[in-house]
Amino acid sequence: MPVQVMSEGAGLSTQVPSHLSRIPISLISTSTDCCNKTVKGTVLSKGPLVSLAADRCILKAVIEEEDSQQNASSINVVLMGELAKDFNQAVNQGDVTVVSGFSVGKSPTALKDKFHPFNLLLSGDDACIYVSRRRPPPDPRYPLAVKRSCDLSAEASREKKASKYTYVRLDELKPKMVVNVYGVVVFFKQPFKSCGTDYCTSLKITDQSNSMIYCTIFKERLQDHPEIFQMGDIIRMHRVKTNYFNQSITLINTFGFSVLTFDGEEGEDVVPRTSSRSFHFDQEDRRIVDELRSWATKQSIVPSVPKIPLSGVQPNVFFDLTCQLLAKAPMDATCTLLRVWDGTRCPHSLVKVMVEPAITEGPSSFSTERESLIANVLIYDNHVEFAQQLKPGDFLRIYNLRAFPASSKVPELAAAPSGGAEPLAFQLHGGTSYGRGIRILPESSRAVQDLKRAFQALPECDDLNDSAMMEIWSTPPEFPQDAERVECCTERLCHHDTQLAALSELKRSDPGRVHHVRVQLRSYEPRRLHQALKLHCGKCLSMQDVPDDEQVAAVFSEASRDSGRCSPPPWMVSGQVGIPAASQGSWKREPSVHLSRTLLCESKAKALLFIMGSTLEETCRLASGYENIIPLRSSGGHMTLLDLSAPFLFRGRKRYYGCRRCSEAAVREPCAEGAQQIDERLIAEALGVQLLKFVLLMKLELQDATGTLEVFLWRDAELFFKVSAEEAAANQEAQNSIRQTMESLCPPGGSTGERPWLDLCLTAYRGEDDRGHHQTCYQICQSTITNPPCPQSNPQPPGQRSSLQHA
DNA sequence: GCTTAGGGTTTG
Repeated sequence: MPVQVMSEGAGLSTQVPSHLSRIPISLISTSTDCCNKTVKGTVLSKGPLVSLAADRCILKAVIEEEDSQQNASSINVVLMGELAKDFNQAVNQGDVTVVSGFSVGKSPTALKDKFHPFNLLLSGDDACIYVSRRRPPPDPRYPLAVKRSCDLSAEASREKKASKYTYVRLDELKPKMVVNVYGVVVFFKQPFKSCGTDYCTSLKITDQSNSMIYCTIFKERLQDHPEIFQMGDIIRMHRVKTNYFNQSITLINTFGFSVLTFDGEEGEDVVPRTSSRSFHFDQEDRRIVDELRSWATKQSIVPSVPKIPLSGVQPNVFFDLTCQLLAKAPMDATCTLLRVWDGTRCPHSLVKVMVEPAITEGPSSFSTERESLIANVLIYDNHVEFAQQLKPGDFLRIYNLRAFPASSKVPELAAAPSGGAEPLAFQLHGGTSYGRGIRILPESSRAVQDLKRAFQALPECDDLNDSAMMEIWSTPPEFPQDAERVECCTERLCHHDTQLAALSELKRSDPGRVHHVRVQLRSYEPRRLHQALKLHCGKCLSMQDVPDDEQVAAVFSEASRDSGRCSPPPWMVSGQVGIPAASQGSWKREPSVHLSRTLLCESKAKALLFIMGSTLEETCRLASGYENIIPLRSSGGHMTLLDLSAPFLFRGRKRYYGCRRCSEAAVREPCAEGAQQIDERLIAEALGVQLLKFVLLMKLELQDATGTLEVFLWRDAELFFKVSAEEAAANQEAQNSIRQTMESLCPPGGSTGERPWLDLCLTAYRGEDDRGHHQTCYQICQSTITNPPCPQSNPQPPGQRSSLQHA
């Protein structure tokens, strides 16, 4: 066993085999004789387990020599294969390790991480790691972690399981660590678009050590950001790295980052907020949250943000407003109006903003009574984009909203028309200073529950005529149903006698049914369309990615290395083909080629060519001159097909693959007698290859007024796009057509309002997720785009012909 | 395994 964990508290020195001798990290170099040597160190950080290929794993860790406290030296350790997996399972930050059976390599990250110029490489049978779990007497560098693990040991004796994670107290952070931390949020900004590829969340946290630590989270997807609702929330972050900036330690997310947040209110349930499908959370986490809550409450370290309802607003106050969106309308490119309420009445009259009903989303008018409770909020600049995504009915918190006395701009308004106090407008200024931003609050949140109670407590005002409110609160139909009014850019080709259903309704019904929906496309995956192309086996039903050229070229290159002689079967006529050199000075190569004698006699010399010893690039160049090209290799004196991870057949620009599991491939002469043409089916059958079919597989997120739903587009994807997957694999125009379709359904950067409506037929069926759990899946079927974008025809590049010389 | 930001003296 490559990773050996020592019994609790046992000294490592007594358990490491005696023939091994220890060398200090500082003496490691590529000239070190590593035989029977060990290196000892404390695990400073442990990277995530990364899978490189099917069963190849790699994990990087940093260990620090523990004897030289004054002048600690750290070195990167790279673990491969099973060892990496075992290490990932068995070893934690702070554990002491003795490493043996390593080799020394140059550290490619030395300049950046300032660790040792070399690293230790551990792979294969010789590599071994002896581990001693952290135990008292405490290492002064991990006081909190040790304390917690001591506390745990009492629980562990009951549960027989220690917590998987250790958390570093914020005053214990040192540069260049990857750590897990807990903290109380004392400042935050909602995620905003960075100038790079990601959204950025800025926050500042603290804990019982009173250290204030600034954190930055970069994540491409909004749902991967921490769900912070207010200061005082508690955050747990896994795998953040420390960095030194402006004379203080900062934290930034790193690979494998995950985050949970909790309400910071003492006495509230401890419910983790996260979009992660799985996360570790146990009694220990509950305890840490409780401790932080009661500490923060006693200290009152959390800056008090005025929680002002509309009834408490004063002119020129900046505050966070928790409210419900009733309607919205774009004012201009840099300003959007949100009409919101929180069930309380503002003592000041609220400024009216005139908006055309046609551009209003949600009701354009309300009863007089209701109208008097509605605040008009003007959202500026960078917040407009987010505001565009909001839907009437959403519950919001608007951070750093300003109550603005309208009289300062329009003096005649100072004479208040009603109520006495001067009228107020509300503004959310551009930028992210002071945490300015908007967040949608989930229905389950305490704040939304409170709001709903406030709404229910309102006296019934003449709501019977208030069709506006009905629109907000009513059950479906809440989607456009009138075919005259709404133009859809897809149509259903099925003949089901089914009414349109809202997504929320559909989610409540059982699998095995067909549904008709009218929806918009909210997002889709993959964004890179070539990743949507898959190879599907009709026999074993497996699905695989289409190998890229680099992978295929490697198979060709590997095949041509085996130059052993082999005799072609009697039905072949052999020769050489001269392939023009790709560049000047490069060798003109002459791979051997073979034709079917039968086809040659039938004057069908161009119909089929077997080729051996060519590169991928050469094969492609030849493909324009022959209908079918089958690459071969020599193996043990026989001709065989190449490994089936490469195409077994080239037809013009099209490539065909076989299933590795289901094929029983051998080089045989195809029988073309009576066949219309020699195509991929005929050849696959002759060669014993189970032909893989190109398919398109995408995941679409649909939305209507009642919610969102993830559906697959697969079996009927070709019908949907009016493009065959095989064409898409071979030609750019077909790919362009699919891309244009997706972009027209979901314009990049476009708002909900700009997205066309789609009429779709969905089937609901029982499927399994990655872990084998049953869940209801949805697939788009028998639906098609009605006006596909015009493909731009590109002229085919002229083919390069090669001369064939018969032997 | 690159980059992004790095609170803040707001104001249409």
